Amino acid sequence: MSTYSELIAEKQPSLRKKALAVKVGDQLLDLFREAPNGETGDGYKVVTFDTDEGKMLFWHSSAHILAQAVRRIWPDAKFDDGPALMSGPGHFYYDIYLEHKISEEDFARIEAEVEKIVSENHTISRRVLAKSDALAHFQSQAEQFKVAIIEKLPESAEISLYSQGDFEDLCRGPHVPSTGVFGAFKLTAISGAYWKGDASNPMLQRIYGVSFPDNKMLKSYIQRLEEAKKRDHRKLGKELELFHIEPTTPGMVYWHPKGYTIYTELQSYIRRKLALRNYQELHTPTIADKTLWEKSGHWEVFRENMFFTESEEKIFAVKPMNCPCHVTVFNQGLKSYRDLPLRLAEFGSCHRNEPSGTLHGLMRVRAFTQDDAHIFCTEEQIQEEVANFIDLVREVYTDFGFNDILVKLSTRPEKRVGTDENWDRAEKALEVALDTKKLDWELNPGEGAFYGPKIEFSLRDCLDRVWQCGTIQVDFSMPGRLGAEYVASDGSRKTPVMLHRAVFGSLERFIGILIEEYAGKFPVWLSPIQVSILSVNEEVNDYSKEIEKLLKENGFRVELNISSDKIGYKIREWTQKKINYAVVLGAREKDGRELAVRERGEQETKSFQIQEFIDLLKSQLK
RNA sequence: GCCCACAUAGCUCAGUCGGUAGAGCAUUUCCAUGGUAAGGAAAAGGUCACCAGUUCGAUUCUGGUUGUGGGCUCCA
Repeated sequence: MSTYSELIAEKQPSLRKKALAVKVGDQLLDLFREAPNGETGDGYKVVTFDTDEGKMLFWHSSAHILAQAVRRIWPDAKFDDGPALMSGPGHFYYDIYLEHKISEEDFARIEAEVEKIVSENHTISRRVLAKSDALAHFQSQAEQFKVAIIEKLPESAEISLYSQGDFEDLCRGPHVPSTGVFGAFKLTAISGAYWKGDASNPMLQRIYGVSFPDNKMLKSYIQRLEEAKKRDHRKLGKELELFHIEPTTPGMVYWHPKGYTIYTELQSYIRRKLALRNYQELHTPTIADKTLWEKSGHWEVFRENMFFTESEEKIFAVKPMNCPCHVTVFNQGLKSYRDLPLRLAEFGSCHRNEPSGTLHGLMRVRAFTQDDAHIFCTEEQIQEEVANFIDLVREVYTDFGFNDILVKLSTRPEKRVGTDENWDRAEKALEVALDTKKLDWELNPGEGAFYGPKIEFSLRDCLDRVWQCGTIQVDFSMPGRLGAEYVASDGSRKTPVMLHRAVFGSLERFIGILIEEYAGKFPVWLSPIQVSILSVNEEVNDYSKEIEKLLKENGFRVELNISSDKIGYKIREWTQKKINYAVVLGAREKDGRELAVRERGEQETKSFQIQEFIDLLKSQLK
């Protein structure tokens, strides 16, 4: 019998130093585990930092070292959980209960202790206890969070504990072979985190960190992070004069002319898409009497997220959603089954009183405009409508170049309206549609809207944070609550099903994502300014103005720069504004009635006939 | 809302171990008319987020408020 560690030294000596664990079948095992007799080196795979699995393991072991350091400094620390992360403010964190409030000032001290533990190079070992023994062990140490974790495990579970020097922790494992493998270790953030993710529970302190086998990798990680932050939509929004948010209107956007150009272009774009799919656009009020929201269920379930105002002793709510208003329109005039599916669309301006701590640039705001629509249909029509919507979302997201779209099915939440039978049918309908369309999706239990389950289409920002954008939701409740009905083919009155759906989600969030996706370099059709005309000197001002007029007559967004600055300075400004094309005009161009055109990101200039350039621009419109 | 941090000129940031502040860029004016990432000079620009407290004196220290950033919870 020999350990995997010994086997690797013998069979794969080149991997001896890099090996973190082995993988046998689907199972990851510590290097010190015994290999079966007769193992030749073919029955396992060596896990190194080069794979995601290896990274996760490495980072998970890092969390243990962090805990060990914290325990050495503050012996009264109680530990909850310390997982590895593939994205977020660190590679791992540990949730800790501790009287001392940890702040960034403590990081140096903790890091120094980590460094000590690394240099002590403790071998990491494992022991297994029966559940009752493990419970007794952690109870005796008053590790109440660990006790809670163990209590949830099955009676027969073998509970493993890992130790390294003076520190032992409850852990499924496996772990790296020793504490000496960490070449670089850095704490990155501290925050509060509710125990078990429940806001009614006490708050633990969550320390985040990153770690690598060597320092070079840490440096390149920091560099990549800095690069990502250059794409931040809040930074670019300021630099490119797209929008701003005021202290007097937290979570509400002042769209500047350039940002609003993107906004209106997106509206035009989606209008064209919806018209082809037989949607009809409408517009409804922003505030409505409380009684409407009582009927819809919002008053009962969504009130804490709503803004209210009052007039003549009546309470009005600023709409957080458009659905009740759309049902109100549906209810005007008697509808027949022949009218269904009826698709009512609105760029609906919604306000939600989101908790202050959740606001985030354009991604999470209190006032936003949804590219909303409600499809009133029969139950038999749900499948086709959902399928068509999935096609639409894919078509649109492809147009913007998104290829990393997360699809989730969110099912009934605790706070909800409607019967369980209706929820069963609604959830089933979405599940069938997802599978029919062969989408890769994951289940998101308990995260549906209060009136129905939803499919969510989420996109990632520059730091890989996930934001829900598109959605479609099946609602068997609200039409009935608000008295919607239609005359069926047999003459009876029936309640329609309502599908709530949005492709962008909200224009604010979608533009936030777009800014980061494009790093501020918008395609021609979306660019606030598509062409900058740069004159070389005053001699060509007239020609420059003529070209400006010509391009504007052709519908393009053009900026004219005939200031007395030198051309090098104008080129620099043009570059920084990330405008698609620079048209440089001097005596040569004026004489030949040509354009010297430079494209964003290109170094060389190409000579164009005027019409030729107009055609080039036109070819890039949507 | 909760935890940690931050708030100085239009922007990006220095700075003051407590004696009311500085740079670069941008702005304005003047000179320069220059061919693809910054020509030169001058001027102007700040209740150091807001409100209290300590102090002879607070932008600096303390407390609170508001906003922002990173998380948690919650959401498009």
